[in-house]
Amino acid sequence: MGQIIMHIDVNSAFLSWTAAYEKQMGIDRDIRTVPSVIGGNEQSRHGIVLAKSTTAKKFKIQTGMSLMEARQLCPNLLVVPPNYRVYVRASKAMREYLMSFTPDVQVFSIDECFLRFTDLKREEAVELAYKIKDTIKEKFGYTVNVGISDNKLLAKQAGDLEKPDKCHTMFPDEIKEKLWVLPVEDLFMVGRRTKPKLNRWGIYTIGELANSDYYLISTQLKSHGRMIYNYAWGRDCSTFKTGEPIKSVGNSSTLKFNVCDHETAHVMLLSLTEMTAWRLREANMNCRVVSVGIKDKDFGYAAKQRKLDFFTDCTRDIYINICILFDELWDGKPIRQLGVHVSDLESSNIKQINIFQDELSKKNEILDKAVDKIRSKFGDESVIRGVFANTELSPLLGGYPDDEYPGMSSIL
DNA sequence: TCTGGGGTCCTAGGACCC
DNA sequence: TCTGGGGTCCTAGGACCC
Repeated sequence: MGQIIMHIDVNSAFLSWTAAYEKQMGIDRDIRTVPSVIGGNEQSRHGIVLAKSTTAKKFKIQTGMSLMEARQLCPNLLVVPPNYRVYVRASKAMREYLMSFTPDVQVFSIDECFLRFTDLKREEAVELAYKIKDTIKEKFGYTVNVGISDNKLLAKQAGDLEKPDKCHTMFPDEIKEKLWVLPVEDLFMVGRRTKPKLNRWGIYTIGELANSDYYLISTQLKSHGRMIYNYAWGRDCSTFKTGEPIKSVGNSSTLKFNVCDHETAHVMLLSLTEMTAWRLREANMNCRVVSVGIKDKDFGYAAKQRKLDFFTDCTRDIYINICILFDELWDGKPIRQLGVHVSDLESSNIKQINIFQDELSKKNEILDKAVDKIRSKFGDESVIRGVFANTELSPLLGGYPDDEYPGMSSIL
């Protein structure tokens, strides 16, 4: 009786969560039953498909596709805007519920988790998986897939077998029958670049990869090749990780219009830095590497990073360096997207004495903490920098800190 | 007005040191 | 004169995931 791993995956997560939320809000429709997608705002150049309903899928609509393309495939397509706060809440609620079955929960993404059990027989595991799937549906109003095996890779592959609202097993003795028959691109970590390479070598199924020339795969695809070869045999030696510290944080944003001057770019970078630094502080981390990314109007991408002489979580320290890097990197081409990232993180509990820190920087540290407190209590935009006042520019660009949201109604 | 945003991990090449 | 070799650190860039 070895360990049992389950993989829980919310079916069309953003769409399902939106539908469940609308139902709770008393909105009289179910977007799951019509051709619909969750899609960004085209006016602000965020027009892509983030999730699709089962009926939309029948029109060959795919995640990542532009909304224009999607509408060409299905003229009556219903496009619903995303609500990330709902998703963060829903994800958290599901995660907490899953913890009631086992403390060993590994969060894989906003809509996927792994569970570990050490004292279950196969039959008991399957029974429990059905219970988890059905109670989530009952309690939260959306469906999930559950994959069952004895390692994470196989559990995840099992969960992908047939959707939605299904439980599947893929134990090692089922690999030949259930895994090897699948197209090679269905294997975890075989993406759009690797698939054509494998196809060129006559490898079209996972079984063909498993029985291919290991030397060829290993020398041509290096460590990635060795990994997918082992995956094809269902071998996964990764450890089960609960509560791993984060390794980097960042925010990027496609801008409403192309930016062509330093001043506007710097303001956008401040907005991105504020969000990134806030999230860094929320995670109780300091960073030593800062990085800026620029995507130009033709989608060309470049990034520049620098290791600082000290660890910091201070908005000002990060911002100053981001601007220096940006000025060094930017070639003057109109800018479509900007990004700010920090890495080489260390817990702020082991705060080192920073001999490079000046007086202003110390004052800014205190200021950051005060601003964080006010924002947590009264909302994101309760405090904004002067440069953003009376402008159309958003004071906080990019994603969301994944904590509680003030003023939000109790949903899900 | 076709093309988002959050991450992780790996490799390669140059600088620098002994 | 024709070119050591091992190691670490740093930066750029690419592949993959959801």
